[in-house]
Amino acid sequence: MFHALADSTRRDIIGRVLRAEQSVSELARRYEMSFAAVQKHVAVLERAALVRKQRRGREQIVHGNADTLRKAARLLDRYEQLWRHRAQAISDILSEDSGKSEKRTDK
Amino acid sequence: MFHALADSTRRDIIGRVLRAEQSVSELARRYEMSFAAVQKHVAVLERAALVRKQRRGREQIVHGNADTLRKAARLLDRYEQLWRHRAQAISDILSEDSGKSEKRTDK
DNA sequence: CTGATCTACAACCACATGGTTGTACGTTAG
DNA sequence: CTAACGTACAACCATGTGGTTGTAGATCAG
Repeated sequence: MFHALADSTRRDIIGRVLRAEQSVSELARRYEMSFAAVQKHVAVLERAALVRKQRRGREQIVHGNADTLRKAARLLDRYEQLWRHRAQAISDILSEDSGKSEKRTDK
Repeated sequence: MFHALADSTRRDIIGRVLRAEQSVSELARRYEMSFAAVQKHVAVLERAALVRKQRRGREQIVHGNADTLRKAARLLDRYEQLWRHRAQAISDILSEDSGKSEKRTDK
C-alpha cells in the first residue's frame, strides 16, 4: 500500500478521484502519459484497495476508498506515538540522571 | 518520503529505532542481508528525513524523526477528510434526489 | 604502532517498475 | 450494421531498485 502511494502520479490520481470520481479515460486525459499507463496506475491503486472501480455503461468509474487511507494514517500515527513515548522516556531518564534528588515519574 | 516508507525492511528499521535508537551495525545484525544493504536503507531513510544519524565515537547512532512521520500522517488525514467531505456531498445529493420534499442541507 | 571494528561508497547484477505501442473485446451512437 | 469509444492486457524497453562484494577511511583496544 505504501508502494502504491510512493508514486506521485498515483497520489495525484487519488487526490482527483477523492474530489470527484471520474472514469479512467477522463483521468487519462489529464496526464501527458498514454491511456495504458494511467490504466496501469489505476490498477495498482485498485490492488492496494486505495480506490475502487464501478462499471457504468462502457465506462469504468474510479472512486476512492477511505478505509484504506484511514488505515495508513493510523499506522503512521502509531509510529509517531511510539516515538513520543520513547522521547518521553528519554527525557525522564535525563532528568532523573541530572537531578538525582528528584522523584522518579516511575511507571 | 512515501517511497522511503514503501519498503518493508525500512519500515521495520523505523520501528526499531523508534523503540530504541541503535547504531547502524547493531541494526544490520538483525537482518539477513549484508551490512552495506542495511546501510543503504538507513541512507534512504535519512534522505527522506525519517531518521537522523548522530556520531558517537566510531559508531553512527540512528534515531527517528517524529516531525516527518507526523507530516505524513497529516497528509493522509487530509486525503481522508477530503473523501469524507465528498462522501457527505454525495449522500446529500442522493437524499435530495430520492426525497424531493425534504429540505436541502444547503451549504 | 597494529589489528579489529564501524562506517561509507563505488561497481556490479538481477529484477521490478513505469513507460510505450499494438491488439482485442464489449458498449454506445448514428 | 458500422464506426467510434472505453477498457483491458500482452509484449517490449529503459531505467531504478535492492541486493551483493570489495575497497578505503576513522576510531578504538592492546
